[in-house]
Amino acid sequence: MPGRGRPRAFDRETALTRAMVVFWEHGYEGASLTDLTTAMGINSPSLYSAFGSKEQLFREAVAHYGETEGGHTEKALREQPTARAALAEVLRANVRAYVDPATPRGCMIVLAATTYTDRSEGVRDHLAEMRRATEQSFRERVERGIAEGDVPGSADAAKVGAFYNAVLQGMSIQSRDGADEAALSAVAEAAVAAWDTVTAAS
Amino acid sequence: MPGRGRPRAFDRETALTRAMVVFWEHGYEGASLTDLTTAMGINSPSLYSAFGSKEQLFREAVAHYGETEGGHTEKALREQPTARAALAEVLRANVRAYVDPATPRGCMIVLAATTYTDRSEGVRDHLAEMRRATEQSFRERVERGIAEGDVPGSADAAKVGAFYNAVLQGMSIQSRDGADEAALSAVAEAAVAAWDTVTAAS
DNA sequence: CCATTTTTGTAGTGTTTGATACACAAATAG
DNA sequence: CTATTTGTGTATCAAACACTACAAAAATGG
Repeated sequence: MPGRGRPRAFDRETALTRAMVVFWEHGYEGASLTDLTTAMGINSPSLYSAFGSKEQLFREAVAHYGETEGGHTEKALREQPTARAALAEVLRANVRAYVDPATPRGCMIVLAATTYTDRSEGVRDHLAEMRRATEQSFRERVERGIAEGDVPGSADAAKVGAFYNAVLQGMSIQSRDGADEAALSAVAEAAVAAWDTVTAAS
Repeated sequence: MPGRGRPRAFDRETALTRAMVVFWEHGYEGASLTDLTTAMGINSPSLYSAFGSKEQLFREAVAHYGETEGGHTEKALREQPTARAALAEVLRANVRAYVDPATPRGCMIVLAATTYTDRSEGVRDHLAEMRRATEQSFRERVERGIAEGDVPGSADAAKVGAFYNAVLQGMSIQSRDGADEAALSAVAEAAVAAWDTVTAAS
């Protein structure tokens, strides 16, 4: 039972994916409604009727990004047998994602709203919270490694999480600045190689 | 001989410094002319007469930032006796700068224009070039270390430069997201501790 | 003094922004 | 069929944007 009135002439999820790409590439404020409606193939009243506002559309696009792109990170943290293997796979999977020619360079969560205007405060805070959540999930994976014995008990899990989060965020910027896969891999492997010293007591 | 006409009623460098802080905090597009003129204590015709345009003002502000804040990085690279000590001091000096309550958090070059609109393409490319230049200066310091014997000859200078640049860029984002000095120092010290593995042959 | 030069404050310019009013189109309910 | 409900396209809205025309103000040169 698809409701009573006139049916929607576009696919909501396809339009959302296209909006996600525009926000990913230009950021929240850098993406104009004209950019969005053109990419989505609809007019602004349809956008507002289906998504509410530019900010709500952005939040849905971020959630959609988390479910698709972010899934690789969560999967690696969940499925790899050790904390070291998990964080190594997170870095390597993101290198592959960052240079994928089918999508914009780097991580949307990192790049879509670093600076802030008064009118985009809510959006910025939301992304900052998501970045902190990523770091927290890194930290929890290290704590799990300590509990399971594959990470030294003297390791500082918060420090390890912050370190790998910083490397990953830096890789986002470098890939947006044009770094190729070899350069990003070199950074990732340097961070992987540093595992023993980073997890040592400080 | 201060020229013939009516003298300028404001100090050009003071106004430039205030504009720099606004751009540092809000980014190029996030800083409106109203924000700028309010902070600088002048009206828009004075701004245009003294600086030409918003983009030219931004470029002057970036140059001013490089001469003041960026000076610490260049000084460390120049004056520290070894490549390791130089990059360690770069990270530590930037931790101190990033949490200085007198200025916005993080690095202006990293945060002022990560995303791009069509109308700010020139500005974004300019900052990307400056970020690459920082990485290049890291790389050159490592190459000097190899030449002077304090870095293993088998080290990949480009990889080392990219790695420390990524860590520093990630620290900018984390400090903008509210990380305190202890958290940033932990990241910096983790990267410093990784020196031997990062400079080892790969 | 007067002429010239440059800066200042007021008050705009045209354009782009995010968001809508409204009439028409296309579906279902009865 | 008619009534109701919902989506679409056109044509726009007010506000904010970067920028500037213009005349009064404040300095120097002769």
